[in-house]
Amino acid sequence: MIFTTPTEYAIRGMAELCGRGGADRPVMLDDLVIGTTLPRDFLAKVFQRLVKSGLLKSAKGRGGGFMLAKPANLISLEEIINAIDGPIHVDSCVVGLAKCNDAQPCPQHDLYRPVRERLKEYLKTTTVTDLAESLKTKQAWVRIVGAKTIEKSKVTNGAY
Amino acid sequence: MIFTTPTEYAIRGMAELCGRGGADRPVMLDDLVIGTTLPRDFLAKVFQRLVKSGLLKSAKGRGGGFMLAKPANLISLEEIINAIDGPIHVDSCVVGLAKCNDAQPCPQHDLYRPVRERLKEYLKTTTVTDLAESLKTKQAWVRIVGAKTIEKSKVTNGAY
DNA sequence: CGATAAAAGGAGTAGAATGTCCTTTGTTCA
DNA sequence: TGAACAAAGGACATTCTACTCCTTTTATCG
Repeated sequence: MIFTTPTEYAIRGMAELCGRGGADRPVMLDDLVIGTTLPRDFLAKVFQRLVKSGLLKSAKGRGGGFMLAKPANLISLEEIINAIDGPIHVDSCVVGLAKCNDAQPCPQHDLYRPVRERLKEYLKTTTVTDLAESLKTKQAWVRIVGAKTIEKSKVTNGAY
Repeated sequence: MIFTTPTEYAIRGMAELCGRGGADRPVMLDDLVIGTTLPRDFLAKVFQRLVKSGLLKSAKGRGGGFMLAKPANLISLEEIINAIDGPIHVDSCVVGLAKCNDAQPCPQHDLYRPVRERLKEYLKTTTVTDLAESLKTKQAWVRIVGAKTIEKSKVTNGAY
């Protein structure tokens, strides 16, 4: 995994939220996590940060919950990552050779640049809309193939 | 960082080893870590695994140390990563949507494929030779620019 | 042989990451 | 107004990561 666990939850949570109508109306956390493996209370913390970052809006009390702060197609993966991990993360060099950055490049830095640029572009252009769509397609697929294959696929858990 | 810390140390350690003659003769850990920030004892554990994986050879006793088990230009980043983190790591989906792999793709998986392929190619084609070269170039550069700028660059620590 | 040298391996530690629980705050509805 | 409801926030528990230290094994040299 490229991101931290909180960021992964943020991404999955946003996707679920959008898929469950969170673009239009508040969705409760208790509803959001049904049928997922998302840890409710931990996700609550993550969502708090997304609220503070302006990607989500929250409403307390009856009829409350979380909803997207702007249209799903205007929220990119990059924004979600920045909100949780901070912007440094993606820019960091794969190789991990110390004391090397854009201002003070090393050859590896330049070799890795095309990879990094492509990754950044992907993160910039992929939006919550895309994620929700992916989720929907996959859920349909899972429904067709059935539970046995899924159980079997758990062997490759971690390799998504 | 894309890798785990042990893998980062493995990569840096291999680069240092190669740069200090480890392609031709054994180099002691105590010598290897001089002038680096590599944690000696922890790196020892990491190197043990590289020995077991067949990327390094070790020799005990006087005149002992570690050396590359094969020519530096035949040891790729991919092999080092596989030796420490295991092969699953790079294949894992950026997005972290559960239950999705090459056999059971989801749309995101396909969108991310070009990025992943490029990354894999980079990891396959970059060798310890390249790393050692990078290290040498950077060290020369550091010598020219001097200590003050390096101190300053610590602000961006983590963003290499 | 024995002294020294170096990696191998086991065991333990500190701190961070992850996850849970409980109380507080604010909102809505009857 | 007050009862229920849902997020906010604090405090805690647990697990994992990143080290460190110490002993053991193996090799070399005098």
